Amino acid sequence: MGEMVALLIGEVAQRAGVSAPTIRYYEEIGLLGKPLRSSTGYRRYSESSVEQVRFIRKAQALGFSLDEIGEILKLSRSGETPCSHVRSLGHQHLAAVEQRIRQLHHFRDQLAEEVARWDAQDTAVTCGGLCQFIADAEPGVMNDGASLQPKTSRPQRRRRGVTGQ
Amino acid sequence: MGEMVALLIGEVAQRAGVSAPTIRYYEEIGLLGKPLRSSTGYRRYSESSVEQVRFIRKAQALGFSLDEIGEILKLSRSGETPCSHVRSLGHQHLAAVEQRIRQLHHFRDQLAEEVARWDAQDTAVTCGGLCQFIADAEPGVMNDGASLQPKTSRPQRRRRGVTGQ
DNA sequence: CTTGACCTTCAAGTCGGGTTGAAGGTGTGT
DNA sequence: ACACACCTTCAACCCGACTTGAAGGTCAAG
Repeated sequence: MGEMVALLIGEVAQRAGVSAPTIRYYEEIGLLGKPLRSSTGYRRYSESSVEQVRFIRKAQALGFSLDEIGEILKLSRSGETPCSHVRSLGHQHLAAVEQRIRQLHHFRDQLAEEVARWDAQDTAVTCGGLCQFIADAEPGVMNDGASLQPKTSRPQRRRRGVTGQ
Repeated sequence: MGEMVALLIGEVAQRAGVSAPTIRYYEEIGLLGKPLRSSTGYRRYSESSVEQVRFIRKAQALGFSLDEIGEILKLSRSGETPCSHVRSLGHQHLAAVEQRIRQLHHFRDQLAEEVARWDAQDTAVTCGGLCQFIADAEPGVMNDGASLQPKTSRPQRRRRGVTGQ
């Protein structure tokens, strides 16, 4: 096997399947420790760094956010066993994914019903001032929180005349 | 019939279930036309404005982006019948949602398998330098594009000669 | 010596769909 | 007269996970 040939950031990036700026970004937010530097300032990585980046990508692929991955890594560095924490997070993610699937199923059923109704109608007849397809959509389609992109919360504010709490 | 009592923005917001800044935002990006103003500059809306905002929310709930809704509204204002366009978009969205459901199903199966394996193991034994749970995760879990957040693409770049290792 | 593919840092931009804040004017109930 | 909830504009900020750009230094090949 070869010498202790330290890897440049681009080589680590290539092996781990990410871009070089991504690795710097991971370092910046504390996911990766600061690597040794050559005399000219180049980052020098070992093979294990590649594994660490792959670890991050795997955890990401399992649905963990970078924040959560940071938690896990911090726990593991502090000597604690993060596995029980990871296990707990795993169950949480599983539940979240299953709920999301249920939401999407419901959403798909609603949308499929609407689209089927659209297909069954005559275009020329149904187009009024706006598109009647959408205007007439079932109220049940709304407020299910299952659109393609996750939404940010939109808290309501009190109004004059409305006795809120 | 009732008076022509124009609505203030907050009343429209309340009736449509959005915030007042959201309505101004919709106006700003061209989803809503510019309303009449009172002598002191207040926006004055009609009941139909409430319907228009509800239309937007419905379309959003059906998975349309604000850009797409803008297209639909523009088409409808230009006298074209947007319905066939809407129908086409509806089918596209339906296909996208179904694909996403398939991805999530696959993802859930992988994750469930992992988590089940985690549960079957002894925590004290499996925790090495990092969390073995994630480090040992099945390669199949990765690269399925089914994580909770959608990812952006990451194009590869050519490298200088790959010398040694 | 020059080319140019690599590396460095820092800053800013991207995406969507808004929210939040400051500074100031308006309308109304008491 | 005063309080206070509403309205106005404009600009900046938020989320996550990066990407992109500028300006400059380094290294190996030709």
